[in-house]
Amino acid sequence: MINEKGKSGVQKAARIQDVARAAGVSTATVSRALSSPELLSEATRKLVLEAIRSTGYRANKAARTLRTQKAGAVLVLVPNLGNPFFSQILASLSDVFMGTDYSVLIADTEEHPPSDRNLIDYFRDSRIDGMISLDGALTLQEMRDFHEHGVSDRIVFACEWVKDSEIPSVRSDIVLGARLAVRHLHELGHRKIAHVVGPEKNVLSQARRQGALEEFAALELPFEEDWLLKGEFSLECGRDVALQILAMDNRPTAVCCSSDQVAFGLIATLTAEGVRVPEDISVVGFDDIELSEFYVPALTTIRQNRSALGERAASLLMDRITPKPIAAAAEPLSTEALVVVDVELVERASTAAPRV
Amino acid sequence: MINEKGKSGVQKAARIQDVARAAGVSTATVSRALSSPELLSEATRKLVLEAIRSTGYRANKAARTLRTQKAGAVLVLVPNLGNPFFSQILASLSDVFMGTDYSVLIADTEEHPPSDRNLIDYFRDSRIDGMISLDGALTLQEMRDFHEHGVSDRIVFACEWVKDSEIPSVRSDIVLGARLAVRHLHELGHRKIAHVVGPEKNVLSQARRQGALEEFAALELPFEEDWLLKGEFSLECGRDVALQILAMDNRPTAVCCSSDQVAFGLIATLTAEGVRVPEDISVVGFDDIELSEFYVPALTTIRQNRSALGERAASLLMDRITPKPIAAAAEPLSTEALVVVDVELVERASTAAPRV
DNA sequence: AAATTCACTGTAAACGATTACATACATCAT
DNA sequence: ATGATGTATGTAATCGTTTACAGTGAATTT
Repeated sequence: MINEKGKSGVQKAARIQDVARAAGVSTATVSRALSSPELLSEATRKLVLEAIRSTGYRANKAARTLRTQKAGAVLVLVPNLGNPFFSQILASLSDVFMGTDYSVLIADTEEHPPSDRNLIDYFRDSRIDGMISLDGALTLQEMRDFHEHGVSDRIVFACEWVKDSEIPSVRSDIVLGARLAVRHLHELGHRKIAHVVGPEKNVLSQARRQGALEEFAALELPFEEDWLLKGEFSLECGRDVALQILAMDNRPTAVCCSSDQVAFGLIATLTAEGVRVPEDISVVGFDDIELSEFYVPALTTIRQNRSALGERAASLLMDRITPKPIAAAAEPLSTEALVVVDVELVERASTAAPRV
Repeated sequence: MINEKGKSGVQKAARIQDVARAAGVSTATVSRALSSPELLSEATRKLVLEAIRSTGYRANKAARTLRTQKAGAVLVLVPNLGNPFFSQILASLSDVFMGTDYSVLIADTEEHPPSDRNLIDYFRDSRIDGMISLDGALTLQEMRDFHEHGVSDRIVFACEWVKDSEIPSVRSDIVLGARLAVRHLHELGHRKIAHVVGPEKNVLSQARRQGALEEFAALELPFEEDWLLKGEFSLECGRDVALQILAMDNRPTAVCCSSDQVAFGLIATLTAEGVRVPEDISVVGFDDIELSEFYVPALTTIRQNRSALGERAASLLMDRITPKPIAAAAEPLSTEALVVVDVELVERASTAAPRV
């Protein structure tokens, strides 16, 4: 019988003491049966395991955390949960941790900036063992806090990152992505190429801008400052950019966007105003979220390998926060501090040769 | 000085004992300064608060959880984190909990079905105090487990729900939504209306089907069994449905979809095959995710009030799991077990009168 | 003046695990 | 037979809080 439930109330959960009694051993032995079974004799181990089964015992996580000083949880910091790109990364992260002993906590930094929430406290009150930040907008103060409290080796960045920080990060080859986009448009015959970049201080914006400039230089295309449009990563930004472009005397024939969302906003607005994509203007996105394939027109975009980003980030973090056997303890932390994931151009229907 | 950090190592975090010593009081007093300050004299309270500040003390959550038997965390069960509809609900949920003492844990049921993961264990090992499930596909066994372990009053459903369960739920008025969609198309002059419903066992599918039938009956439209298309909620499903429709001899002039995603997949595929939306076929979505406004054509859809769903679910759960003053303890649990959130038709460009 | 009440504060026992250390017994070499 | 070594288990301290209970003066009542 698994449960000896009385008809009236809910029985209390079995504690390690109950299991010990049931098996006729000490609590130490029960604990060992779970954490280091190789220490026990075959017979005792079986006995204990059976007692665990029959009592329905489950180790209390709070007690374990208190004693071992390991929280068994990680925090994922997401700039905007509503954004499909991030939520899909989160999905991939959560998938990896599912198979482990770590729970996944989330915090959305959209409404409350990270500083609101004293990230460091998550570590200090032993709620988490590590953190993956998809948000590169952490303040210097926070970075300093992490350092001072000795948790900076329990953090990794994914997708975004903080410049000049030695905290490891997993990221797409953004510069290459930007170059591929420009190159593609150039090959189609475009010479008047606009660029939508995100917020000035965002590392991704900078990397993309750099990539674009590099490729312009390589192609010996003059770079038109007017066609560098500032915005961010949202649908609304795409709409605003469309309006700016529509108002131009000298319109570009193609636009590279900072995200697929921007591309959608852009295309929707252009189309509504009678400008056809790709016939009148070609548009390239960035990210390749699931929907891009099913947009009208299907979006040509730079694919970020979301599952790779998630998986690499998760394993990188776990590597760093799971206790090593003593032999390895002295070794330096994880090999690489920078993991760059490949991007690729996905050609679909939103780009075409410019009209002559 | 906040921290007395030595140059070499990381100082240990201050414990309550350290604060007590610094303030010259007992640990009980420190604890009270935080949890029930009204018990302390003005002077002592100030003293302790200052000591807390100067030591940088933060209460250890594991210890507190162990002692109080409250985890200070809730679990959100999401059917598919990559789906913008769910992730946006999650965003709204996380937003509400942000202001509280609860952390938010997530689990994606996409890859690992809930049964994989012994949900009940989250409760039993005191990792969580409550759960919000966006997934209505819980097994009977799980529901029974919840009951037997006395946690069924610490769970609420949002969006989806389990039929014939007395666990409270927050949901949109799905039946009405389905009726609004049909009514809208009927008013435009459509008589040949197809319906894409989700999986047969999904409660939402059933509710939508019911709504559609009700409205057909009210409008005295004959219901064509051929035009009830089975699928689920994904982009791919939309594509498949499009192919089915294209293969029909007697094509419907309008389609109600089970989600916006399905509508996108449908429209993209129809368009690619030269069938125009809305000129040849009108399409209505369901959900009104952010992107729908920026699709081409902008999607006519049934709006679910995502933030309301999230907020109501979060407060419903918190009501039930936060300890009441003794007076209220005997009262029955939260008033309503079923919160229905309004839906509304959002007319955009994917629907039009059928061609004559 | 003694008894009672009140407003604070302290003492110490939980909460439920893990694990350093001690112990017991069997095995083996000397 | 003795000591050494190893294997398997038990004892009890510990992690860092909260809180029931007890205590202490001062204020108030009788």
